[in-house]
Amino acid sequence: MSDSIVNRIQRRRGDLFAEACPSRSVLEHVTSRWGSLVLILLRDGTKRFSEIRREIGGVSEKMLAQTLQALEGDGFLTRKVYPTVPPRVEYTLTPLGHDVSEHVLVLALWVEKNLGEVMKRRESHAASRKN
Amino acid sequence: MSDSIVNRIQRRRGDLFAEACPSRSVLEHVTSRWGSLVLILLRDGTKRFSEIRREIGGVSEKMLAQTLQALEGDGFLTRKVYPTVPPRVEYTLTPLGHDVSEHVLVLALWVEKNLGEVMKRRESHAASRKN
DNA sequence: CTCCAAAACTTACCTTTAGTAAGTACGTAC
DNA sequence: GTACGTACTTACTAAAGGTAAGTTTTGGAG
Repeated sequence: MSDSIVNRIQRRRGDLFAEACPSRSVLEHVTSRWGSLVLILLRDGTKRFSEIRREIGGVSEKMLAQTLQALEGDGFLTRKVYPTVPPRVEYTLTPLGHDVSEHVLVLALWVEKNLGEVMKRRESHAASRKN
Repeated sequence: MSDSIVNRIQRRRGDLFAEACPSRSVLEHVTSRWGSLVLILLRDGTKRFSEIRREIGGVSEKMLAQTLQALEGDGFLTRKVYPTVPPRVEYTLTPLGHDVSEHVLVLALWVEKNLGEVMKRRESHAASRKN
């Protein structure tokens, strides 16, 4: 059972250009609006729910919970609950999560660094549309 | 006017963790469901609308047009119209677009390569929730 | 000569997802 | 005893995404 047909299929590479390939949902989780920021943030180490919420400007509790569940489901992070009152839940990147987050970080840094350049082009593009 | 306050602010790095920072919309454009695939596809060279549509499984014309407009507006690609009948419109990466697309590609390749690993974890996570 | 196909969109409509705000449980501090 | 903090979930609304059909013009099939 450790080498079933299902296993072998799943070991095959994904193809993002194929409509039904599940790799698309994985990419969506890691590049989603809040998913990418969570992955980057957790590179600093374990953090609890409320910490993450405070550090990511503009996330709602609902979306953060949803995002964390998706990333946990894909095995990018682990969730540890301490049954105290008030509750305490800690999130930590797995090795797999640490691995993707590095690529997400590189992309994010590129965007931050090149924001000025992009904004210039946005303006000249908007201006050219007014003619 | 080439060094106004606005210019100087815009040359500053973006901050993705700040709620109102426009870098967020840039990252969203390049990592959007169809945006990332378009950027990767155009690394092969100039392509026309219908070619892109055919090569990306599942895009609708509406979403593709919208995606291309966003990427053009940010200066990641150029649009060239040939006023023939039927119309012919070609899309080409700019140097800036080629630059981001590289990072998007690395991330996409990681996801494709590690799909099997992620799917395994999805299943064991789903199983653990059933208890 | 008429009808259809093709390309790159746009528009109207419907569905799914995201966002907002309020609710919950429980113990501790004031 | 009233309010507070944590980590959520739920109900509702707003926004985004998806589907399907319409548009324009002309070369080619029949």
